[in-house]
Order: sequence, then C-alpha cells, then structure tokens
Amino acid sequence: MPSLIPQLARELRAQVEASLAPLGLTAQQGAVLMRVALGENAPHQLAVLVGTDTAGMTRLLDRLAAKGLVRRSPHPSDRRAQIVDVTDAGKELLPRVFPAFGQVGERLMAGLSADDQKLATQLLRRMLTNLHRDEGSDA
Amino acid sequence: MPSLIPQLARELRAQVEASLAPLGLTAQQGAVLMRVALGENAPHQLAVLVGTDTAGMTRLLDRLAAKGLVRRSPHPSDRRAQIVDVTDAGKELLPRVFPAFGQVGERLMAGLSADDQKLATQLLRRMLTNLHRDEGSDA
DNA sequence: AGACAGTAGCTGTCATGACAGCTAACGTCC
DNA sequence: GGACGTTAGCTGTCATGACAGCTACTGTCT
Repeated sequence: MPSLIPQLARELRAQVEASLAPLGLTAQQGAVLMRVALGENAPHQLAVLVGTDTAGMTRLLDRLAAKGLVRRSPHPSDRRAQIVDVTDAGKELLPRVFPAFGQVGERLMAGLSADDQKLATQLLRRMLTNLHRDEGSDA
Repeated sequence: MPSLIPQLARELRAQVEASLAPLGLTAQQGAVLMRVALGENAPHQLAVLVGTDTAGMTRLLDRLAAKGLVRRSPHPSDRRAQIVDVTDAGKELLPRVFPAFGQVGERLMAGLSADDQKLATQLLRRMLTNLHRDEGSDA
C-alpha cells in the first residue's frame, strides 16, 4: 500500500511539529537547526539533507535568521557561498530540539523488536533504491 | 531511520507527479480525480482520503473545476453540502491517471517478494498505529 | 587574458498542508 | 419552535516543496 507511506510521513511530521511548537519552530526548521548544530554549514548541503532545494533553504534560513537562531556569514574563500552557524539563542533551543525528533522516532518503533526495526529499515531502503533506480537512467 | 519515510514519500510523490505532468495534473489532483471517479462525492470525505482538510479540498476542487475535470452540484437534501462528480473531460483522463499511480506502486515494490511486500505493509501499518495510539489519548 | 561551463544563493510563482475563524444549515432537545 | 451544539465548505494566512530563471563567482581550458 503505497498510500501508507505519505500518511506515515504526514503523521511523523505532525508529531514532531507538535513537539517543537512550544519552541516556535516547525519540523523543517528544527531539522535545519540540528544539522547546522552538527556542523553542516553550507546551504546547498543543508538543502540536500533536509530534502529541499537551495531555493527552499534560502527561505528556511531566512526564517531561522529572522528568529535569531542562525546566522549567515560570508565564506572566506568563495564569495558565492555562505557559512551558516547557530547563534547563542539557537544553541539554547537545541537541548529541546533533538529529543523532539528522537522521541517521535522511538514512538514510531514502539513495540517493534530490534529485528523488526532492522527489517523495516531494510525494506524501506530497498523501496527507495527501487524508485531511484530507473529514474537515474534518463540522466 | 525515521528520515527514510519522508524521503520515500517525497520520491513517491515526485514520480507520480512526473507521470501525471503530461496531463497537466499534480499528484494530489490525480488522487482526488480517482477518488471521485470511484464514487466518493463528498468533499469532506475526499479530504480525509487524500490526507488534507476541507480547506485544502476546497482549493483542490477549485483547481480541478477550473480545468473542467470535476463539477460541484448542490446536494439534494443538505444545503450545506456539495456533490462532486467527474466531467466528461475528466473521464477522458482517467485511463491515464490510474496507471500513473499503479506503476509507481509496482516500481516501489519491484524486487520484493510477495512475502516481503506483505511484511512491509504490516510493519508500516504498525508504525502508523504506534503514532496514532498515544495521540488519541489527549482527545 | 578571455571564453565558458558549472556552482551557490536568491527571487518569483504555483500547489499544497495545517490552522484559525466564519457563515449557513442541520438535528436534537427541551 | 426556538436555542444550541455540530457539520460542511469557504477564506485568510503561514510554511513548505518544486521549478524556472537570474546574478555573481569559480575553475578550467585554450
């Protein structure tokens, strides 16, 4: 049932969103904030990691910057590029951002044995590979 | 890996979208068109089925109606409600809409044995149940 | 040096989700 | 038969994805 996947994705996002709402963050914003905190500071890489394009990342960073949670500085050697980093205000939120994602993940897997979890990951990965496969052929 | 789910969902949508693009339809529009063709004619039910709310459905139907693919008529006994149905122009697209979803589904499952497919469905369903479980407790 | 393809970010636009809030209409209950 | 809570759709608003198209800047190739 392919329709289960989008449904599950929506539910996941909704629950992460609910956890982050008290912080004034959306799921995407939280995801970006975490990635930046983990050291990824190139907008185009962040875009790939959170599943959007550089256009979307521009606005995502705009919103995070407007909230004072991240900052963009010029790249020292590449004048096209920017360096993103978390501000002090952003760092204060991190201890509550990471668990929001972690807990939903745990809940998702609740009641699944370690084997089932591994199996689920494998199956999902195979599906993703399936979709990517022929897609690449027209490139 | 919870992050696999949204990724998979995005990919699924993108590929359905690619199949439907020649028809000038998005994935959601195609999904609604199919549901209506299958006999569901209440906007609020359609909203549940395609995973949005009545607000989103209003606009989705607006766009489909603007393309002349569906039509809204007043409900005979409930003056709040509307009846949605597919126009002749919409019916002409159906033979190409159904396969778009079907083929992506097949591709998703390609290389998975019948057992694996069943297993995957079960696991996903359990995850969805997990997410729904405690959520309902605050209602 | 100068041409050029490719890269990084940004802006404009369209289609969605999600939520809040509204109006009209229904049904029920007293 | 009128008050009331509920339901159906709709509009307003915000945050995303996805795509097209742009500008500035890089690195390379000649």
